[in-house]
Amino acid sequence: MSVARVVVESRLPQLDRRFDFLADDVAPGVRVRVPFGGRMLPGYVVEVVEDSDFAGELHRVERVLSAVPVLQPEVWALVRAVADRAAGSAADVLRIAIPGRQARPETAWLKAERVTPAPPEAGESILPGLVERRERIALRSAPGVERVGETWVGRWAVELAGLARDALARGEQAILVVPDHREQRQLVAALEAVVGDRVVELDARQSNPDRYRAFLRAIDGGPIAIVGPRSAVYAPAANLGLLAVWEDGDPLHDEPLAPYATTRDVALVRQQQSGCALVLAGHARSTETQRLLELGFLDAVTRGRPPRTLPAALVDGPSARIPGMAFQVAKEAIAHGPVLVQVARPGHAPALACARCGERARCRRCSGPLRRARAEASPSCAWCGAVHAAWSCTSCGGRGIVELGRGSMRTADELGRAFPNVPVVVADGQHERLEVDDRPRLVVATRGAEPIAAGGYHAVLLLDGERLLARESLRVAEDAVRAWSGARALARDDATIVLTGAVGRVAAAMTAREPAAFAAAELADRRALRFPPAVRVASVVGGPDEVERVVRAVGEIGATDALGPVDVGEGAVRSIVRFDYGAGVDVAQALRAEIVRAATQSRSRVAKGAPVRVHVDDHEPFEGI
DNA sequence: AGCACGCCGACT
DNA sequence: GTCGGCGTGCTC
Repeated sequence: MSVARVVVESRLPQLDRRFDFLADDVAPGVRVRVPFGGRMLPGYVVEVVEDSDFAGELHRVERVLSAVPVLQPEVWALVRAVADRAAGSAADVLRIAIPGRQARPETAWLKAERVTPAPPEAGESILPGLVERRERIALRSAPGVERVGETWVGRWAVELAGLARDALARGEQAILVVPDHREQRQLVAALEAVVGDRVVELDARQSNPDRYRAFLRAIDGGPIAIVGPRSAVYAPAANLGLLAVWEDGDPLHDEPLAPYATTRDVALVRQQQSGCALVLAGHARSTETQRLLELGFLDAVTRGRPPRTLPAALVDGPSARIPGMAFQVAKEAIAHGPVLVQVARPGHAPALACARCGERARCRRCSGPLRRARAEASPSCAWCGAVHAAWSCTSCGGRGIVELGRGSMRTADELGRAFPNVPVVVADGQHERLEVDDRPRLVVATRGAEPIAAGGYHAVLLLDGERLLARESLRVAEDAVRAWSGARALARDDATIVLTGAVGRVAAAMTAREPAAFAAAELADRRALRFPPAVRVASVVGGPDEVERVVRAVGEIGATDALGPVDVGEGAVRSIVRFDYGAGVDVAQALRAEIVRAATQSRSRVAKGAPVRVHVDDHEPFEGI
């Protein structure tokens, strides 16, 4: 009988450590059920040893829930490190890292014999030696689109697929993490062209059995490329040659579940642990990546050149939606093929106001802002969806409404009138459209929803720059540059891009020959303000006394300072702790200790207020509203 | 979380 | 005398 070291699946912070159990015939990584404090808890065997250092009497593992070693040692090390860094529980990270067991695919997998695919043939690499030398780079990918078999994909996907092939040819795995399924689709197409069926998609959109099947294939190992959204960064890959993250600044890489670790941070931990090559790729560069470059942790690699980009005057006249120059560019391009028009908001009118007093039109039920989804539609609430057929102003009682701004639908209507005989299609959250052919048409899309055009767009109009930049957030400029760069990358090499409503540094980032200056300037600003990513932050939310206590405990470390507390309603306050990267380990440890203390010592009836919640690297307080 | 253990107030 | 409130600590 040997000793199984088990991490139990419990959200209780005080149980986030290993417990020893007796077992015969359990392998590390299997899921088990153990008797724990008078009941049964599921958990994972993280290690099997001969003897326990526990002084008390060991219980026996009740049963093995799945014989598949779903938690590989290197993934366990990663999960532990990510949880520690974020002052969170390993169990929370495990829930993200390991898909739920599915009996049917598991039985089939256990019965089938293991076949490891042969490595693909090595091809000509765009960055020879990168994988072999385990280099770490910030890659500015080549703009433009390419045809892969029947589909058109971004050139970036072809480049990343080539790097993955370099790893697979060495018999190693590659993990490629993308913001969402739109990029995943392109990357998979590009990968299949160079590595055939050695591609595993780990996608939350798959059915549970499909997802588990894919996960089991990853466990099989061998030269495979694993592609998926943020959770794929935890994929089992014992022989990892390359870890690539596409557009690490995209908010879709931020995990919404505790402990909220973002793909880039997990990738950095994993790279340190496995020593694989690391590629943070994008058309734009995040300030976090810029910081890593300036530290010398990453090397910069730039591929290709973006098409000619012209800044347009804000407006030609008071009513002109599209500046004359942009109009001219579109008119010339549309004769030859599709033209992309990127707008800020979906629907017809993104905002409405009272015609009499000018007050913003608000929902009578929830006071959310009203908007108009279609030209003749009744106003509807952006928050609760309530339709207000007979609206009257809450402040003056007026019944007339004026429309503020133009969404994708209204822009499409107006362009349709300006360009008679040219088809107009809309692509936004409501109207998903992944691709269009190479015939002349106007494609009006919100950012991130742009279809790929066969052969690339002949022109791209980036409208609503002022709208995109009006948001009050630390990251507006960065987000806007990423959105524009992404849309621009869908154009042909010889296309013209017109950017409206952007001035100064942001406009220069798009039009200058050296776009790297933008990320450097953004980072310099954050340094001056002591804002992330120049420093790290953690938010602490809870009752005033508890928050104060946590902030004081962290303050004792030094190299930290605190902002707040500010009232966040329902008797809770929020403080922001700022700390240098060098203090990260100590701060996380102190926060964790306080979380454990709060969970165990403040259970008395009187002291039971709102529980303390800690969010390490919480950027939300800096987003404004 | 649940459950046991342990220490002070009103009860058959 | 003890039944049971709840604060405290532990869970291999």
